[in-house]
Amino acid sequence: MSTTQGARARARIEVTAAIKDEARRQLAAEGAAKLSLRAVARELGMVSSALYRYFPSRDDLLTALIIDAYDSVGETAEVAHAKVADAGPLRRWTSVCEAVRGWALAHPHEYALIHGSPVPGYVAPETTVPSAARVALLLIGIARGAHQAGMLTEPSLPADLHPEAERMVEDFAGGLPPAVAVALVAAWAELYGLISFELFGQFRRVVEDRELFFRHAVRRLALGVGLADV
Amino acid sequence: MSTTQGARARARIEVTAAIKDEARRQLAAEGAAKLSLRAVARELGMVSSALYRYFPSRDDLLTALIIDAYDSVGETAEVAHAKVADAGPLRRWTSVCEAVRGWALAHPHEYALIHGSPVPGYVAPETTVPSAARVALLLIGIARGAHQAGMLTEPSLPADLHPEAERMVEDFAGGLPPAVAVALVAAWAELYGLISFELFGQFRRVVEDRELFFRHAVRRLALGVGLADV
DNA sequence: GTCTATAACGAGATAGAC
DNA sequence: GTCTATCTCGTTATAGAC
Repeated sequence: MSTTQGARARARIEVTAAIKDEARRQLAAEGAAKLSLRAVARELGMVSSALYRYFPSRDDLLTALIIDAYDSVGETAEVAHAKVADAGPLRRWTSVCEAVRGWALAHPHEYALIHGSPVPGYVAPETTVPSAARVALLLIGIARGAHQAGMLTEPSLPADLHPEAERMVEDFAGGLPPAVAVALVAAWAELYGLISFELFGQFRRVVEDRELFFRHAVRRLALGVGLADV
Repeated sequence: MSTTQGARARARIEVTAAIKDEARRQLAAEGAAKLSLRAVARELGMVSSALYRYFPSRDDLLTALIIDAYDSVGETAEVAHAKVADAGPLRRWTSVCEAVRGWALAHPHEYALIHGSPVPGYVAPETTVPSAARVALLLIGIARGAHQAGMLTEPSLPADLHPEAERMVEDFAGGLPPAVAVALVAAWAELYGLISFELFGQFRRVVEDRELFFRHAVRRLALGVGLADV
């Protein structure tokens, strides 16, 4: 009986994975806007109504793909960070950023899903937030570590941004100076600007040696946040 | 005879504009991936084959929309820049950046068309390049002006990036120090990272006072390029 | 020459009866 | 779960109005 349940559970996991794999293939071929439960079912030799036992709607399938993508890049970044956990803040920062870029280049369609245009008619539910935050939390952790080690020189902050900065510290950047929280959020967004421009073709005829350029750019981002140059 | 030609030409311009307007409406509603010539024709009370007199293919219609979007944001930025042409480099930089952000917030779907995920199966032709470059040329011009006025402090540049930097100067940043060219390209990409994150919802529960945050962030971008703080 | 309309193609999606 | 009848799409050929 427990064997039966185990087998059933295993089958369910396998079918769920097969559905997501096929959906990812269609994501690459047609884009998120055209993702259709029917087409996924057809490709898997199932009937469309059978899919609803695994995903209650197309949007739920999309949400699962989005969470998977965030978790995939998040884990890639965490692994890269763990490998240089003993190094200085700047080295750890660069490792995380390069891991994110590497993941994006290897998974362009999943990157487009989470950092490209919104899918018309789809709104991401709150359940995506924890996965979406993983890379950002890594960057915050690096800054916090540098701060505690006295290796962080606080950037300047205009007076009118103080309330916003205090709120950021309170909400998600506890233990950091307010000016660093603001600089960190900006650097976080700017990092994805660099990656998106490379991935979406904006660097054509503009940047040739993209790896070198990126390494230099994220290093400057780190310096802007206040990470010491060691 | 010239009257007839004038009327024909005028009608052609009007119909072309109506097609693009309707296509833009569909862009907003369904996304670029689902833009359909037939739907545009139907909405305009035309027959689909008639559209081919104005656009030889669906991709050509898309290209026209992309060029229009680039020109729209480019002109907005140029007008904003002209209004502060006498101000210092930092003020001009901020004006251009804020104009781009304002345009993006006012035209989110057109922004997504040019800076969001690539449209599956579509490759932008070279004809989009001049329009796409307008904002970047504005930023280059500001840096050049600052440099000539002695108001630009050169950022640092690692030795291994020198060849790339020299190439950039040669290709599109003539008259600028190589280190500035590299910093400028990075800042240009990072600017769009800030705008995309705001527009695509990544700043939810992260940045509240977005206008203030943005102003501060682009100011820091300018300082990173080397523009003097006046 | 310039335009629009009709009809058709091959491919694919979709709704509903069974 | 299957099948079919009816939609959609981009695109082309053709014929006729202005």
